[in-house]
Amino acid sequence: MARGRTAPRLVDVAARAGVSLATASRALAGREGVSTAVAERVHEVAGELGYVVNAHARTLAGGSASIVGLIVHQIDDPYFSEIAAGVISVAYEKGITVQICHSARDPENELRQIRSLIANNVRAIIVAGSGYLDEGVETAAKRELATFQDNGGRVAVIGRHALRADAVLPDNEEAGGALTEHLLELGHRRIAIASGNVNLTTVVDRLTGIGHALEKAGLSLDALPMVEAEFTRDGGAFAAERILAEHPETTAIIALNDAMAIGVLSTLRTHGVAVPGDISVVGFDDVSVAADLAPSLTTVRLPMTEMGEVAVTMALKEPSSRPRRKHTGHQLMVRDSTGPARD
Amino acid sequence: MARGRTAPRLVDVAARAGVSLATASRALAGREGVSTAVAERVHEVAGELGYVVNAHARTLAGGSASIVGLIVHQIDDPYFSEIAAGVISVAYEKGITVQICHSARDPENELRQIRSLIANNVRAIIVAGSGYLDEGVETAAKRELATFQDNGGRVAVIGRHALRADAVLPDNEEAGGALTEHLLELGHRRIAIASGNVNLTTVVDRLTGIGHALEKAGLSLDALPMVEAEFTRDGGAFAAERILAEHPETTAIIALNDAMAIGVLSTLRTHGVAVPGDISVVGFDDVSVAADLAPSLTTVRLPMTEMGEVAVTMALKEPSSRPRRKHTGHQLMVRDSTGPARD
DNA sequence: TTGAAAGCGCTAACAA
DNA sequence: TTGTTAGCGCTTTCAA
Repeated sequence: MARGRTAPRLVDVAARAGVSLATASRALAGREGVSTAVAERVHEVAGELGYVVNAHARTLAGGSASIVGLIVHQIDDPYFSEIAAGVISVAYEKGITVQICHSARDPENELRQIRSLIANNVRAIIVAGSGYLDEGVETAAKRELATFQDNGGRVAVIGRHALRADAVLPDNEEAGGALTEHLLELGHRRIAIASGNVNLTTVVDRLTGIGHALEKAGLSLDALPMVEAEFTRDGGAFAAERILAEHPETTAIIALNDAMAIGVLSTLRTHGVAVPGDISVVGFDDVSVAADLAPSLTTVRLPMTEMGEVAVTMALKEPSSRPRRKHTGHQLMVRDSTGPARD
Repeated sequence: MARGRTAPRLVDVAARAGVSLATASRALAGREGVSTAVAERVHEVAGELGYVVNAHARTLAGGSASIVGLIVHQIDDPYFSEIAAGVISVAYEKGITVQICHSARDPENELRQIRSLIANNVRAIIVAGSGYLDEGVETAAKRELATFQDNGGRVAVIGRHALRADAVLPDNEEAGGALTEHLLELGHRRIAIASGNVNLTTVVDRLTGIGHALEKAGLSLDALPMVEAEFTRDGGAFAAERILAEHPETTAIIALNDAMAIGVLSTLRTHGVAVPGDISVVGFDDVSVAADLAPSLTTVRLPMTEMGEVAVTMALKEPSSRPRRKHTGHQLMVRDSTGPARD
């Protein structure tokens, strides 16, 4: 189905250009051994006909598949959709299509998706979600990915994963430090934390950065109230409720991502708590809406779109002898949700 | 690539099970005409060998790929990422993978993407972006899609398109009416409109609904100031600047989607204009952050995720003799960005 | 530099 | 119910 006798095939291009199948193939793939004149002619004809190579035939014949799989936790989370935008745009330029899979933070699910991608012979798999500290959680997935790599597949991850693969490493620790220093400078000492699942490496790394910055100031992370909840808007709202109820002395809340921060802000507004008058709030990521919240959110920008771009780019390059590791930058975005600590 | 010389093939399974290629194929595809005993044996062997069908070979041999293509304007726009989430989740349940393409609102680009999907023999194509009023804009794409359908491909669109295909039709007109009535009830008469490109059917339909509601109140859409800008947050910000400068008497701004409304709110805040004290603001869509803005945004909810779900579901069903048309619901969400008109 | 022809792994007629 | 075989559209030796 999906195409009758109508979609132009390589033979059609070859015939119209008056060359053989082999020559047409070589010309379109930009390979050696075709005179410039002929190559030009072939491209011209291909354009006229609206010819697009059939990826299945190409892959089957031994060419490499032109698909990359992208695994995200939740595509309608801005963190991931911005990464996806980066992945898709770079892939598009290289004539590669992107298959997106939701893992919905369910390892079972993720495993099935990975298997399907591998069975579809994708060229590369990009794992965009945070890694898990408890490696048991995704052992099976890891094994499949390793085999995939052994057979020539490429893998890139975004975040810290226990996987021997090219990696884009967000400056989570540094970001945590920067944010914490900012709060400390404003005089905050009674800081509470709205945390995501501490089994996520992203969460752990951000906490580590926060901890170090606190120690430099003679404080300790362990002494701070911390509520662990879902790494989402609702998780943030929940955490803020708890913090208000159990630690009313709090003057600043660090939410471990912007989604949570949005939930925190919402809860504070509901309770009539002034931000930053009564409590300052910070997040991580700088999703695009962060600047448009009221008050606008102080956060640390991670270049999500760029992270996606870098990840695909690495995944489509020749593999290096040892995994590549690219650190992202980060940028403290001081906005209106933070101010001097109240007494 | 992605699997070396080691991956077991169907012949391997057939040989080990002592049956022919055809029988093995039939058994694994769950088709008719294989004795239960043999089928069982084949499955057993396939399991032992860890056999996974090569999707490219299967597709090339005549089956259509178990892939649906999803074309969005911009994946990191919440409107589209929520639709995508719906599409992906339903597709996943049916064992189908989703390829996402950005058109970036560029018809050229969209055409290339559509061609690529068709050449890849996808089972269905879902066009999620708004249609264009000026049909010339995407004539080529339409022709390709029509041919695709003639050859058995399935197409579903979200929004009003000049395409003979199953369609999910958002309640744009009704939504525009509901929102306008709400503002009129609050006493607003000096209403300005922050519009997206009026070449988009989504924009036109929303305006139509607004117009009808105005007429019922003895007003006319043509008499209202309207600024046409990009259908994005920045477009909204731009439109609000113009409205403030040229029509300071305005007491309410209708932004034609939430992204624009977010831009409008941001500009108003910058200018120290109170919402809703000085000016009320409304949007369309109810993207997930709308409720968390400050003030929270009055808007009309369209069930984006469900729209995505319905669109794939239709696209994966047998085609009906005449295109299916499913209207979405809509729900006025009155929040804090609207209030009584000032004098 | 170009062409002819042999598959890639699978499905689907057509035979048996 | 089972097997044989001809492709699907492309890449890639091997010859010319």
